[in-house]
Amino acid sequence: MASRTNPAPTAEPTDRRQEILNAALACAAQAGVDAVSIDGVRARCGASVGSIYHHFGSREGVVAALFFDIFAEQSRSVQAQLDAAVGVEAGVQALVTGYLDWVVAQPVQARFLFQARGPVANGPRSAELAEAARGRNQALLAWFEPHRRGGALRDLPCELMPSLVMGPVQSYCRAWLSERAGQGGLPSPQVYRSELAAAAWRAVRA
Amino acid sequence: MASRTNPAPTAEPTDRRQEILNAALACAAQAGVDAVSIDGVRARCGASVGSIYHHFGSREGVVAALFFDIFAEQSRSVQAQLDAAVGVEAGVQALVTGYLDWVVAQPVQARFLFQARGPVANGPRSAELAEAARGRNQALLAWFEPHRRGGALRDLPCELMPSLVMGPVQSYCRAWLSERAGQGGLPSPQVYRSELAAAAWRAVRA
Amino acid sequence: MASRTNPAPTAEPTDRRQEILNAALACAAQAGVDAVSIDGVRARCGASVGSIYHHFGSREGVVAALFFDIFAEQSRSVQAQLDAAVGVEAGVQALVTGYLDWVVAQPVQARFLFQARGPVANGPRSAELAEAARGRNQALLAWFEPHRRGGALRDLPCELMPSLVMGPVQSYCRAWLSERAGQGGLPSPQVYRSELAAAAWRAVRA
Amino acid sequence: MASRTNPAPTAEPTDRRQEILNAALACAAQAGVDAVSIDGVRARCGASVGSIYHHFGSREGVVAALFFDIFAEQSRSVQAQLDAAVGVEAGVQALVTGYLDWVVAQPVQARFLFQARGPVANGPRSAELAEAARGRNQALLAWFEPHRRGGALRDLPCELMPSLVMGPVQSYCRAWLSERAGQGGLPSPQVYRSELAAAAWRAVRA
DNA sequence: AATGAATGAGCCTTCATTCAT
DNA sequence: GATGAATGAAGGCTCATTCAT
Repeated sequence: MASRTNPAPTAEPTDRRQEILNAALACAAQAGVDAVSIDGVRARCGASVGSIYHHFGSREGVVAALFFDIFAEQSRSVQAQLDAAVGVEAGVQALVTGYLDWVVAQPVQARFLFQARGPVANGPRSAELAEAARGRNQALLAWFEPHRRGGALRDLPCELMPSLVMGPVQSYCRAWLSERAGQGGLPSPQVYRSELAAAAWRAVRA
Repeated sequence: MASRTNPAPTAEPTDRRQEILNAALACAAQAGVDAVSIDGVRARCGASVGSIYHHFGSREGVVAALFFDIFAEQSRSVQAQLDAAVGVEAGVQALVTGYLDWVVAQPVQARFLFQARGPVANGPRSAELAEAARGRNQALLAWFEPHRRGGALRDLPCELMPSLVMGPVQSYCRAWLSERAGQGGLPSPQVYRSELAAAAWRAVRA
Repeated sequence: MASRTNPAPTAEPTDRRQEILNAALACAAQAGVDAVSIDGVRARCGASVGSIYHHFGSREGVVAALFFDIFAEQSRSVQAQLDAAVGVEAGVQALVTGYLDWVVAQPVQARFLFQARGPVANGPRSAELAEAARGRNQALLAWFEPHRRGGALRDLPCELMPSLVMGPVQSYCRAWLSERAGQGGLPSPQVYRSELAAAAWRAVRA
Repeated sequence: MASRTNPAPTAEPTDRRQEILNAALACAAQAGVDAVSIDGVRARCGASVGSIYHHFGSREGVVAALFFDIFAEQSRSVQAQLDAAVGVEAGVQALVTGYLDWVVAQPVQARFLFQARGPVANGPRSAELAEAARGRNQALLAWFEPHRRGGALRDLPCELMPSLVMGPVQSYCRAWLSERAGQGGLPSPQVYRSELAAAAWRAVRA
């Protein structure tokens, strides 16, 4: 929708689309996904109501676009660690630490992903979300498959794998993120980085 | 707020309070927690706007009351299986299967619990929620403690225990519940009941 | 919805419902039915947005309620002249003059009826409108029937009767009303009162 | 505004102007004149927003242009039957049947004419509309004049003539058109073609 | 002639909440 | 305990229109 080739040498380098998404994320960070309102977004970036609708079609469209952008970025981040890993054990651990490191590095985005999944899943782009999630799981399983066949991994139902590997780390990260600037809250996931990685390996090794 | 010792001289045995909560749950089941509105509730049960406010004080009050009711019921359900378990391993597995069985038996309530946690945690009863969650975790840890000291359990940080034990089953149940009456969806958690229980044990045994 | 028994001895005797309808008519008179907006109505009577919705459910609801009120009043007005008429010829003429007199006496309402019919007919109360229109036609035909059988009226298809009797007077009144405070406009229908009445009789007499 | 002598070196033979008007008519046919929006038109034909403004200047301009086009076409159609008629009676009847035949042949356009008259009459081209209407009436009266002077026609006020002659057929056609693809609706005007023509003659003959 | 991004006023509607009865 | 009329802030969305390219 919006294309711009090297637009201004001075100030506004980012295009409207991205400005709007940034503003939406800022709204969500402050008061939750439900607080992402057209007017709130409009107030943060300079965009007009009409411009937001021109680019995203609806409030839902803004949230969904942001969700998919962040989702993809997170996937890339995890994939990078996975690609760098050598061996089964390191691979399994990379999935955990790749996820954990990204959450710690981008807590705002991570919180948004948790919060926005429901709304997106129930919205008009639910099929797209299902497809993206399926794709990610397939990639994970495809990576596992040779090792499982080679006997390095326990023979578990493939529907269970994601939950067994990622369940604990997601559970902990979710709890950590859900605390509002906690004083007496949970320690950073970084503290348990190796424990969580090790637990994932124990869960699936032969 | 509402107590009734003389249940009604005439017909209706159920009290208003419960009718309202039932209606609220029905609203949430249909379109998510955010769709629980005073007017939506009013339309489902016969209660008037004023009556709802009389009993619960606010919309948030309705959601929170429902949340705590369900939360307590779920805790009771899990506790019952835990109480019946003999030995460490059986105990750990009871936590998983107790949770899993309740989710399968009460999927509507389970979905509500997932959805409403955020709103309740950010509302005026957040302290109460934190306390309830802490209490449940403490109970779990207290149950574990003697076995850990006895060497039957791995020496893990206690902040991690809940995620290691319950993370996978919660992850799977959440995924299962989030599918809207799926045709090609995930199998019932029951299918993986013993796998999930066994995995929990592997995660924490010495 | 709104009941009020002898509320105030001094000023506001009319209830909210009627105040809202009056305001809506005033809006329509000034700038057409399409200009009946919730906010315009709210500004004219003191009612709040919520109050309007409480009574009428939607903007469409306000317009429809006003339409049906005026429609009924017009029917009553015509019926009164018809009841007073003696003989076939006088009856046919009473239909025309009854209508014409009402239009001249209530031009604002008459204009509204012309303008709002389309929207109401395409809205959710279209069935009700069809029924009301059918009822009025049936009443007219039922009144004609004995005279037609008695040979005083030409044997015409009953679907055509309303158009033959009322078509000309409606056509003229519509043209007259559609002129905005005309200087060089059409003369008042009153000028052609007897001509139009006579024409109606010529159109259907045996 | 748009003239084209060199219709296009490549493919598309129809010009933009007409495509836009066709799209506008389609919008109106589906949901009424008020539903003719720039964006709706844009979505139907391929034209861009700017292109529509280039050709018609405003939304009102599109509606008005379409109205005058159709109005002129209808006039031509009626005039053709009138020209072919021989004698007073045939002439009067030709006015009715010419109108009726056109409505039946072009119901979509006819409905648009009924719906759009108000908006156009209140818009910036109202004078033009008044002139067109006056012109048509003058033509009709001019055609009548010699016959009236010759005593073949009743001596009626000329303001009344259009309503007396065309009122019934317009009334019936309007009612017929306003039914949405009716199942139990009114019969086609064709069914009463000769009745309506005869009635018009009875209304004005000496 | 054409394009489409941007604008912002204006609209309808929902909703939590209050309060007199 | 219960009722429902009234309130008004807030939100989503449509739409005609402008303008730089």
